[in-house]
Amino acid sequence: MKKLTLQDIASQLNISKATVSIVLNGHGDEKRVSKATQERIIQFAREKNYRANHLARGLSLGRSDTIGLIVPNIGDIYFARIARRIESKARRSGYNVVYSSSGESGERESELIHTMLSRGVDGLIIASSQKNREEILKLKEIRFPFVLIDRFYPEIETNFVVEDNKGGAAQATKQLLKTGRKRIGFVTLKDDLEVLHQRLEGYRHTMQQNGIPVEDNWVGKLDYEYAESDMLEQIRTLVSAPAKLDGIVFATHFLAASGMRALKELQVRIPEDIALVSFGQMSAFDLTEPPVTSVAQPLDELGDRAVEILLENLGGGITDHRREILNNRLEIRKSCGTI
Amino acid sequence: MKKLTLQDIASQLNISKATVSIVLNGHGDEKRVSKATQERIIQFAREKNYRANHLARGLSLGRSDTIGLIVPNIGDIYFARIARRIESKARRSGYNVVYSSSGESGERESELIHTMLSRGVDGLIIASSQKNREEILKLKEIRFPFVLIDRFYPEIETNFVVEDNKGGAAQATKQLLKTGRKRIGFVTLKDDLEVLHQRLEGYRHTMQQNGIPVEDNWVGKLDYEYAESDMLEQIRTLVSAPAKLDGIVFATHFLAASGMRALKELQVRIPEDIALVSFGQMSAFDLTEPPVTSVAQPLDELGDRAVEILLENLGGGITDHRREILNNRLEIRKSCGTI
DNA sequence: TTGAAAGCGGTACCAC
DNA sequence: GTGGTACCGCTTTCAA
Repeated sequence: MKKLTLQDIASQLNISKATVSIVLNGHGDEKRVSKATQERIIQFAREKNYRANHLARGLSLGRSDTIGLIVPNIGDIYFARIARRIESKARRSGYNVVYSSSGESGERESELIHTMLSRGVDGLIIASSQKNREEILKLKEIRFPFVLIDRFYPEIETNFVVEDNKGGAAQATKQLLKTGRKRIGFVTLKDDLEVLHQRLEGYRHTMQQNGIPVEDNWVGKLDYEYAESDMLEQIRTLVSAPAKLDGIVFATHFLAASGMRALKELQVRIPEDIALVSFGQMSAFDLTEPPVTSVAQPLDELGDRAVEILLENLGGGITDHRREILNNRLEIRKSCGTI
Repeated sequence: MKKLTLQDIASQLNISKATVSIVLNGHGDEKRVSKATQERIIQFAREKNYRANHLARGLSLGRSDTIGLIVPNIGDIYFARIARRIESKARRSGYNVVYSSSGESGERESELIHTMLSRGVDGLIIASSQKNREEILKLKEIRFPFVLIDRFYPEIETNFVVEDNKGGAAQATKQLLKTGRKRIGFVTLKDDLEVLHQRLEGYRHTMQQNGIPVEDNWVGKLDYEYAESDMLEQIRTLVSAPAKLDGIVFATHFLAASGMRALKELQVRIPEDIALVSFGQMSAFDLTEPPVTSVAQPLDELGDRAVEILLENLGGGITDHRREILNNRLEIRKSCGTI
């Protein structure tokens, strides 16, 4: 069963490819193809279950009604959720979405961008590894429509939709301060990611504002591919002298989860001995013991806005960049202690 | 900045498209293109950062080195993880992966299959909505390479890689029996999904084997889009007379999570009043109170095998179908009670 | 109202 | 060794 082509239809109906194409693309009336011919074509196509070849169509049109989405890791629930949202939203505007993971590698990200371009995507939504400045600049230079999400390059003028990392971390820190903690630490990754810097900055800034000098040993940094044992070590250091923290803000949901594991293993009581807040959520954070206070990230809004902005750009004509910073909301539960 | 094409290179170097194509595809030596020419071409291409157009290439070749992945919902951590695994694995064999969510809709799934085909993917991995028998049959008929994962059509002969749903549910049920429970119920979705049927069957069978007749009101079924309040109602019914269960097996990880929420709200003690086991995991199930006993699904293996089988098929020549059922492992924690 | 033909960017066969 | 060219399947302009 060979795929049916336009030419096949044309031959079998004894009309030209051109007419068939016009009719099947809904331009029949406007191009004054006779009702009868239109009817025959449509009927035949439906009957034979004709499907246009996207490859050929894209090649000819230079357009594919497809947008590409590149994320660091689709296996991370955060990006998976955003991806899903983007997909539904885009679909409602008639766009398909193809996604891929860069694995936090700048090189891979660059490769993916090229693959997607050469596949003829009309636009790109990228949660960048931030190790790929060159390629982003190039995209900008050729005026290819794209929107950065979650991660962006502060010094490059682009469209972006991000959350208020600094503000979120500030909220988290303030909450711990409110419950009477003073020796509050921050656990993050060593990675050079702007979002992490900003979260750290939000924490530092808040501490400073409240007259508490943050000591170097209050901030723990782990490798991206840390083992649970690394976390255990880190936590052990943070809870014992000289740091002797009484509160911790975790920079990501998975850091918070493994941090809790470590705390439990060390038999540190939460929130009595150590209060904690997670930046980012996990679906069971309300079921843990204690339930985890977390900074809820505006996933849906982020996905929606990214698509909206991209579509604006695809429409063409837009020249200035959209730079949106979405608020996140603190979900207060028991882990941060009570006021 | 217009995209550089093969023809551009050819013109600027005063040689033919054909030669450029040959060289850039690494067939220079075999086609006896002079070293000098090869050098010039490669040099030039690198300098100008030439990237072949995948669309054109695919159209011409009828091959794209891409495999398509269709899942019900990429926002579900289960599928997101599998997707990630499939992506890495495929990549190592030189394949790109494009994925999309069907949203459990047979129609959408069918659409996606067609889109992917017309985009020239070389093969397909599908976690089917199971509302799309027709399309799957058609794929089979045209001998298009594909592998079903997680969900399959028992009566259609295809490649598939699934987990042992019946066995997993049996393990879960046995564990509850071991801890002395007798009135064990099962909470699942109304959806007509083979995996769910099999899990239910595994539970029923085990109960029967142990001489405990399962009463109708021991099995709760929720709509796919259930609200937390529906779950609450369901649980309330199951724990009170006449059912008065002392153990529950939840058919999916998210059912287990919201089931726990409901139990907590109803102030039912776990595992004292109700012991529970979840089919499927969530990343924080070890941090909940109590930690949740769950059937660990072989995500990685499933993804890996799917890719391996698909690649075998792409190689061609394979005619008989691979039907693999992977074992899952019970992770015992406190929620199922102690022996 | 319809058809012929060029072109999108590659690949590959066949001459020279 | 290298070049010409047909073709992949579709869109679109122009002519009839």
